[in-house]
Parts: sequence; C-alpha cells; structure tokens
Amino acid sequence: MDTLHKIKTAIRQAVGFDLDISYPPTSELGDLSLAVFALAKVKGQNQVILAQEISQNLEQNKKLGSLISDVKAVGPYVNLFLNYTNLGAEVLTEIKKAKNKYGQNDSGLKAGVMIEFSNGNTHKEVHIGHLRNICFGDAITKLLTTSGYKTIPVSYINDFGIFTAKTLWQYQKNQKQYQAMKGSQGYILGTCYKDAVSALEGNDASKAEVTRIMKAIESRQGEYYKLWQETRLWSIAYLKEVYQDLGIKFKKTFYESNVIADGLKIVSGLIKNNVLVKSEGAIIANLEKYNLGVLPIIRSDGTALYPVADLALAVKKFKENKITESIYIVDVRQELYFKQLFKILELMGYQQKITHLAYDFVTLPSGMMSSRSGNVITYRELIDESIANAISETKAKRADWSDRKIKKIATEITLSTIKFEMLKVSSRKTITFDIKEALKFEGYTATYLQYTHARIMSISKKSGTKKTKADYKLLSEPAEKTLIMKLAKYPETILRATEKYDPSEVTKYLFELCQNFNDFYHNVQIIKSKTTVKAARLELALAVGQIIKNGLELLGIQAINEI
RNA sequence: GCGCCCAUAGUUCAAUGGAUAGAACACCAGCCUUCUAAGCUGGUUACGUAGGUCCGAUUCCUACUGGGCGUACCA
Repeated sequence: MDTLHKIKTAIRQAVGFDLDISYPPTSELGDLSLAVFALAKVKGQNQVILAQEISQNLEQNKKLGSLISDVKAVGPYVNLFLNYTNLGAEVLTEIKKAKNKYGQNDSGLKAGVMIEFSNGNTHKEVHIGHLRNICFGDAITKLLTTSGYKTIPVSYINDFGIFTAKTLWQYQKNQKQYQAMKGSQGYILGTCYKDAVSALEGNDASKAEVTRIMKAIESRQGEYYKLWQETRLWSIAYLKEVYQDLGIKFKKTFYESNVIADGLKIVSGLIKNNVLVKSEGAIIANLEKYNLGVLPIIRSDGTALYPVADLALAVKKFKENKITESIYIVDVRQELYFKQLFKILELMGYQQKITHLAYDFVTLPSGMMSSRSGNVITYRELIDESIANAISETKAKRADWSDRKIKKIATEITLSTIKFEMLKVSSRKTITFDIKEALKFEGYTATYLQYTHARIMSISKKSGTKKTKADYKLLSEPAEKTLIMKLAKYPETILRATEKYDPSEVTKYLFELCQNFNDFYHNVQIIKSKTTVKAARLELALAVGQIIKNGLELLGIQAINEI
C-alpha cells in the first residue's frame, strides 16, 4: 500500500466512518480535507459542530501524531496538515526502492484481459484517426498491466472488406501510374484507395465491377485473388512499419481473411437456430425486440459483411486464450454495432465479459475527415511534417549539436508529441486536430515534460558523485512540500486512470508535476546549496525524474535524457 | 423521425454534488556573468437557455436551443 493510502486509511479508522477524503483548494487550508456532510446527515448533527468535534478527536489521537502535524475545522470541513518530514522520507524512500515499479498496484488480480485495438485495414490509408486508436489502446494496455492485469494486446487487420476490391479496381486500371509513385507500396495503396472512392462516386457501372472483384477475391481463385494476395502483403508490411515507428507491440495478430470461413459456419448454424433470418434477400439479425434494430450479416449478392468475421473472432478469442474479459477499442460511432454483435454472442450462449471501449474520433479544424472529400491527414504526412518542424526547432536551439543528434532527438520529440496529443484529451471528447497547435513545444505538451525530465537528468549529471545521506527534514520549502505531496499522489492517480480507462488523468498529472518541479527549480538552489541540503534536494529531483519516466512509460512514451 | 454524445475564457481543454470554476495557447509587460529561457513571474477574459431535486448543482433530472454521430446490405 502506498504512503498516502496508508495515511488516509489511518484517518478513516480514527474517525470511524468512511468519510470522503479530498484535497483542499489551496495548500494554506491544509493537505487533506474531510467533508463531514454525509456523516452529519447520518448522525442528524450540525455540520460545523461535527467538524469541530472530529477535529478535536483527531488532534488528540496519538496514533496519528507521526502522520499529522495539525488539524483545523473550517466550517463543514476538517482540514489536516501532514507531517512532511515523515511523508517526504516515506515517499522518497519508496520511490528510490521501487524505481520503475512505483505506482504499480495489484487491483487487477492477474485476470486475463484481451485488448483488441489498432483497427488496421489493408488497401487503405493510415490516418490520424487510426493514430488515436493505437495510442489509446496502447496506453490502456499499459495501464491495465501496471494495475495487475494479465494483458494480451492484439491487432485485428481487416483485409477482406469491400474496400480491398475498390482499391484493386482502381489499381488495376492505373497500374503504371501507381507503380511510378514514390514511397512504400503500402502507402501507395492508401492513395489508390482515396482515388477509388472519388472515382466510384455516383458511378453505378463501376460499382458493379467492384462487386465482381469482391466475389472473385472471396472465391480465392483467379487474377484478382492473386493481386489481392500480393497487395495485401504490401499493406501488412506498411502497418508493421507504423507499429514499429510507434513502438507498439502486439502479442497476436488476427486477419479477417483467416477467420471468415469459421464465421460462415457460425452463420449457417445461427440461421438454423433462427437467430439469423433472411430478409429482403440478405441475411440479417433482427434485434428490434432488444431495441437494437437490424444488423445485416450477408449481402443480398451473397458476399459477407463485417460481422461474419467478427463473430468467429470473438469465439476464437475465448477458445484459444485464458481470458476473463475481451475488450474492443473502437471509436464511438460503432457503439450500436458492438451492442448488436454482443447481443448475438449472448444469444449464442456466451456469458463472458465483453466490453466495447469507445473513444471519440479525430476531426480537423476544416471538418470531419473523409476519404471522399480528401480531407484527411495521413500518418505519413503528419510524421514527415512534424519531424521536419522538430528538426528546425532543435537546430535553432541547439546550434552545437551534430545533425545526427538533432535528428535523433527531433524524432523522439515528434513521437512523444503525437502520442501525448492523442492522449491528453479525455476519450469521450472529439479531438479537433490542429497540426499547427500540435507542432508547438510550449505549455501542456510532451516537450514540456521531456524538457523537465532532461533538466533533471542534467542536474543529476552535474551534481557530482559524492554521496551524502539525505536528511528529509531539510525539505521544508513550500515548493518542496508541494512536490512531495504531488509524488505521493502518483499511485492513486494511476489507479483512477485505470478504473476510468482514462490516460488523460496521467497526462494531466505529469504536467502538473512538472509545473511543480519547475517552480521548485526556479525558487530553490539544488547543486549550490550546502551538502546536506543538496543531498535531500537532489533526491527529491531524482524522484520527480523517476515519476516522469514512469508516467510517460504508461503513455507509451520514452523519457528523453537530453533535449 | 428515433437513439447516443457534446456545449465552460478569443481558441483548445480541466474540474469524485462541496470551499475563491483551473490550465495551456494567443496577447501585453518583465526575468539568463547563477543547476537546460523548449523555462519562470505578473496582467485581461468563461459555466448555451429555462425549470426541477438537494443544506449545497458546472456536475444529477426534464424541456428547449445549437453542434456531432449513428440508425439494413460501409467498417
């Protein structure tokens, strides 16, 4: 149990009631605050008088003596001042000991959880919408892991949808043009898809051709199937490249084309059971009596729709893995679809926990992204532009660095920035992605955190090797107390972020921690103070560095030592 | 039409039903012979409207207004 949790538990025990313990709006009021509203109601007592009573009791409680330095009743609140010598010593010792494990907890009880994310498609572009999914999924995986779940991150690549036929239709007609293009083949296919969408608009004859191509692919014979096989690998290689850039690792990868046969078997079984029925020439699931409308499963031309593979995959996940929960990270627009899918699985007899973890999509200042209108920022465009910008910024600020070093740091800054921008907005909200804003390195940005981390590393380097034992009593400046309290709050922040599936709790915490550190840095001398004071302050600074590193790690971001 | 989500400062975002609604960006004025100025300090500006529940509502409920998304053969 972490220090702060211990203190809170001791206070609750002393009061004898499970009171809400919060933090006062300003540190002058205290470090912890008990709101007595609920207890006053239970006891039928006046709030202010009760607060005074509790305050007196706590003051006389000897067990709390080492933890609390003062208690003050303020209206309906009991405000507590912590014993910082004690708190600082405990927290800093804990961080020094646990290092990268500080903040971990075992609330997950080693339960197996499979997390599907990334939503990759072959024969399509990778854009910043996918990026949010990938960053969010990776952060959720890391949060669950740090909270004691056994996580199995998996990616599911859609390589068998109608869009593959659209892309191949376009590619076939203009092979020379596309073959002449620069860039990786997978990226070119993405361009090809965009072109296909606009070429097909309002073009019924061509749409019929696309249907024929799709049927040919599904038959797994002939020229189009061969072309599909070949191009599919281009896209898969490109997706791998993207994952590698971002440092994302999956334990397994599933492909739609590999599970669809099983899906068709399941579908025919479900038709026999009347779970699925024929209607208007198509096979559908009629879920109207559950208020979930109708889900088409097989088109009237006989080709399979998305749920066919998804049903098989859902079954396969439980069959082949020891998991108690299966999580799907897919954007909020598919909420109804997943309710429908889960309902069908329930009708099939599956009772395991299946969760759709929705997040809102990414939009641009110019409006919704759409392949049709060409209003899309692709992953490649974003990365290229961002790195170029980071290189020129770094060059301007670090004129003495070698080109190689500048490129290395600029790339790290870029990746940090992209991930951080995707995670700092709560998942329930649309991200209006303004590339101009995202290229900035000031304020609430990854660079601010990285800069603070690098600053701490630099101080550490310059501090020399002489070891003096730190005396935590010497950490008595207001800025030092604020930092100690903030460090103490890290474990509960991680827990809350996990429970809420909300990485933005972590980004917010880290930003505030860095603000606190920079305040400390500008007000207090570290290296130049007396050896005893220096030792204590240095340890505090290193603890902050450790937490920045730990927190960034949860966001899939590697801390930079020099920037 | 029906369903889901959103509405806070000029902009982008915060705030377990609780104390004076916080940041960042932008704008203005300052701070480097001193541990990294990608930093710090100071200044201006906000809860869409109308009700309800509650000791107390930005937060919960209802209606309205505005925006987004979904709603049978896209994924």
